[in-house]
Formats: sequence, structure tokens, C-alpha cells
Amino acid sequence: MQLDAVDQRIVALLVADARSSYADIGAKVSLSAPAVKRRVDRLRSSGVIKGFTTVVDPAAVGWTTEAFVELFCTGRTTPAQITVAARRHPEVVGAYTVSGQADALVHLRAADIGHLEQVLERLRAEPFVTSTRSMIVLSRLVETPTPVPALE
Amino acid sequence: MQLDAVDQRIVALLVADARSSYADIGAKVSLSAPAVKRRVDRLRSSGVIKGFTTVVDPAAVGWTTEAFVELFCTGRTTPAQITVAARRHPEVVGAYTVSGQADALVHLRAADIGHLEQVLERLRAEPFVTSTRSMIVLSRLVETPTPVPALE
DNA sequence: AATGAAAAGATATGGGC
DNA sequence: GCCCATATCTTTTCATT
Repeated sequence: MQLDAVDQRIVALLVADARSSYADIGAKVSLSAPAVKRRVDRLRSSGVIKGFTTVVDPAAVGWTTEAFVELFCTGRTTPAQITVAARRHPEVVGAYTVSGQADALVHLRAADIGHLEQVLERLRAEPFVTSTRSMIVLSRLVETPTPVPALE
Repeated sequence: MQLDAVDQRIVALLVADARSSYADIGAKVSLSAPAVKRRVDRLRSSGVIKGFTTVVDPAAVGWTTEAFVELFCTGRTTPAQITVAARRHPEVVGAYTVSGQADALVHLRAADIGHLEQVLERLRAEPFVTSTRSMIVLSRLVETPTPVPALE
């Protein structure tokens, strides 16, 4: 789908605050509220906007530990297999196939180090995983949503 | 701040859809709309809820390339220095200090490989960076918000 | 301290143009 | 795309537990 400059600004405003009213957005992009809503509906149904979510402080909900784990897999492993395995574990918040030495990179959140160790054990028990290399997050410096070129 | 079971369910519902109405949430947690609003206000002001955002398909807004870059830094580098440097680049969507060989891990999104290369050059030009190791994302298998133990 | 009911104002949403 | 009408939602006030 092709986005014009107004669509991009609407998306950028919704990324900044998903609960903005259509009227507020409209005031900023010089459209009426119904016009904004129609664009947002179109952006949603076309898949540009995948949903609206809430940014939660992980520590506040009891998840204080975070890690990135490189997976080294057997030769015949497919991305689909990794996906299925990753989705089995609610602690996996991100998973990517990557270039370089590792085959995949998995982003984990866990309650504490004990929980993390347990998830790592479960991951390493997957039949296609030959080895892993973990980076435990010491501090989260930056974490932002996908930037949208806003064309201000 | 201490969250009770109802707070956790409210947070989980808002993570699933940040635009749910207070009445809808209230119907699911057996509270009136004003009661839900008061809890959400409290969760926001206490920092449990950091904000509401929109999940965008990066490809749809012109960002087709993604990478994770390990940074190796000089001995005297502080997390604050890395934070400042990372925030200078809008392509940095995540940055973390980590245990292991690397000092930091940076998550980048860029329009294309050329753009990514240019960002990498800028990162490597930071005075405290001694070397980098890049993993280019071949496919995004999983990407979900922080899970909230929902206690259903 | 937290809740529900009611009321007022703001917003969402569909139809007509 | 806009304007309008109505349904729904948000938010404040107030009384109750």
C-alpha cells in the first residue's frame, strides 16, 4: 500500500500516542475527524498499522531480567521451525534469523536469573539447536518503536 | 508500585489493544468504567504504563532493513555515553549494555542496506567504539510486547 | 481508599452530500 | 473529502461501602 505524506504523519502521531483522538490528529494534519478515522481504518485493514499496544515497564510487572541469545542450529533447520519453537515460550519477545555466525537471535524477558536459566535450558533442548551464546542485558539504554519518517 | 490481580488484567488488556474503551475493559474485569479509568490513571502516573503506541509494519513505512550490532568499546566507556550516542541516531530502536564479549548491543532499523551501512559507519565513528560485529536480520520471526502475567 | 451511579462534555462513527 | 446526527465513550462529581 502506498502512503501519502498525510498518512505518514497520522501514523507517526499514533506511534507517539495510540490514544489520541481523531479530532486531535485531524487538527495537526488539517483534516476532519471522520477523514482521519477513514484513513486509520484503511491503514489498519491494509496491515500498515498492525495494532495498538501499551508500553509497560517490564520491572513493574515482575520481569526484571532480559537477554539476547544467539542460536546455532543444525544444517537443515528452517525459519519456520525456529518460529514454532520460539512461540512456544512466552518469554520470547523477539526472534530473528540473522546473517553472521549465528543462525538466529532470540530476545528473552524473564522474571529473574533463575527463570532466565530455565528458559535457556528449554531453548537448548530444542532438537535443532546445537549451541547458544547469551548476552544478558545489564541495562536498557534505549527502546523506541519503529521510527516513522514524519515529513513535518 | 504494587499491582493487584485486577491491575494486571487491565494492563494485559491494554497491551492487547491500547484503544479498548474503559467500559469494555470494565466488563472483562467486573468494574465500572470510572473505576477502570482511575486505575489506568494511577498505572500511568506511577510509571507502570509508560505510554500507548501503534505497532507499524516497518516495511510499509519504508524501513525494510534491520540489524543487531554488537559494540566493543574502550575501557572507560560509560553506559551514559553509549545512551547519548545511540539517541543521536533515529535508526537506533534499541540499545543495551550486555554481559559477554561485547559491551553493548544496538538494534537498528534502516530503509535499505545502503542506509544501514551509512548508520554503521556513523556508529563506528563514535570515539569510544573500538569495533563492531553486525548481525543483519534476514527475517523477523517473532516480535511481541512484554508479556504480562494475566492471571485469567 | 476504592467503588458505582449519574450527568455533562467530548469523541466515534455512519450516512448524505 | 466535509458536515451533520446519533450512539458511545470519557471524565467529573457525589454519595456509598
